[in-house]
Amino acid sequence: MFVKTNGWTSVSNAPLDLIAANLRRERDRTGMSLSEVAKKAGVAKSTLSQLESGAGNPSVETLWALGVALGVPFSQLVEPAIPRVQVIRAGEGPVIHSERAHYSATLLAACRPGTKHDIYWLALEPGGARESLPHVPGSIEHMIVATGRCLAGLADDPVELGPGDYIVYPGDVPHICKALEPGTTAMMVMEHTV
Amino acid sequence: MFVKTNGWTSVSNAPLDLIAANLRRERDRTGMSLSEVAKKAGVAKSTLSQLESGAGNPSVETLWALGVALGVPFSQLVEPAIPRVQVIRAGEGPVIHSERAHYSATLLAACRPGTKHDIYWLALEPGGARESLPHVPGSIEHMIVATGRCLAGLADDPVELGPGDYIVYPGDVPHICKALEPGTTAMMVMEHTV
DNA sequence: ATCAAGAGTTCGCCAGATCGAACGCACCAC
DNA sequence: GTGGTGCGTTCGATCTGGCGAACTCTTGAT
Repeated sequence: MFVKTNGWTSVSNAPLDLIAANLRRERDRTGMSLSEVAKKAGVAKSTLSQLESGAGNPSVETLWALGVALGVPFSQLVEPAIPRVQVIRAGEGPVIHSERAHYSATLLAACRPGTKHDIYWLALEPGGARESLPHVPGSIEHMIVATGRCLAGLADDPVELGPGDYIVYPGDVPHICKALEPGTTAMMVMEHTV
Repeated sequence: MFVKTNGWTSVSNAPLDLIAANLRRERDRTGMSLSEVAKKAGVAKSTLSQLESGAGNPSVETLWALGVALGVPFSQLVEPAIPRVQVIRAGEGPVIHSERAHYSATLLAACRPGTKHDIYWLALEPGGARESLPHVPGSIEHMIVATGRCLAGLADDPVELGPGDYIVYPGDVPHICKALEPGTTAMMVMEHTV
């Protein structure tokens, strides 16, 4: 079942605090100093200082500039965050059956708002285990196997998956995705926390 | 390497114009008058007037209030608009090959931030064509066929899809999803516009 | 024709967001 | 020690976004 920590309502709904936290988090992520970011964004470092401390009510232009400087697209700065690992085996999960039959739908993940989702189709062939795509911090990967079998998940605790199996795991830590059979295909949603 | 067609850079990067347009669009959608929205949001109608005309550089608080009044979650106001129907056949689309082989990824859709994405696994059996799940206005459905064949898309112009084929279409207009073979499975991402 | 109500725009004022400079602090070189 | 460099914070001056009042224009009732 889904915990529904969508953050939207539960978070201190003062967007300002949220922004403050996000600015700080993103800056930490880039490793830049406050002064550095401020200069790069073309805003006074005093301004940034105040914003990060929760004071102030930034204008769109200021926030935008900061977003650019931090390499994150704005909305990132006004939305929350979260992650973990979960597997839903084929046939498990909350199923919605059509009473008019011929059809069933399984809700695998109700994703967070304020994130960007890129959808991929993967074709995998057996070979050396490997890291998947390069990812930004905070990203999450959802994967459903269509055909074949594969080993996926955290590098130190991967899971074997067959057709219809679903897994979700953080994409910003070591993880693998390795085919166990020829002709393995899967669909992947990369949740960018953009 | 990803092409990064996230639309972020390509859009008239004056966020102010974008916001102006979005404010107007959302207000039109609700059918409310400028004065009405302004009052509901607790901002002066002069302010809203200026914002909608592209002048001004709103603060976060103001934008937030307007977002609430309009019933859209803020980020909606600072992001571009939407697409139509598109099919990417298996094998088409921008493919990213791993030079370390055994693997390829196809970017099917870089979805809009500020939207909610629910991921489903579908099992379909041949039978009467049917409407899919009930959807809120503004929703979009992404679908990838895993096995079998099906007919999907707009009710008056459906498309036949096979394994690996991808389609995206509006979910708030009549549309169908009908299996053509037994054991047809597919994965679906419903994009909710939160 | 007149008046009233609502629409959206324009204008002057003021709180406050932003700025630049000065400040205190830590670290390192000499 | 002394000077230099970088950090983040604080402080007064300035600029401007937001507000309310006044304005125009349209619509509809009397």
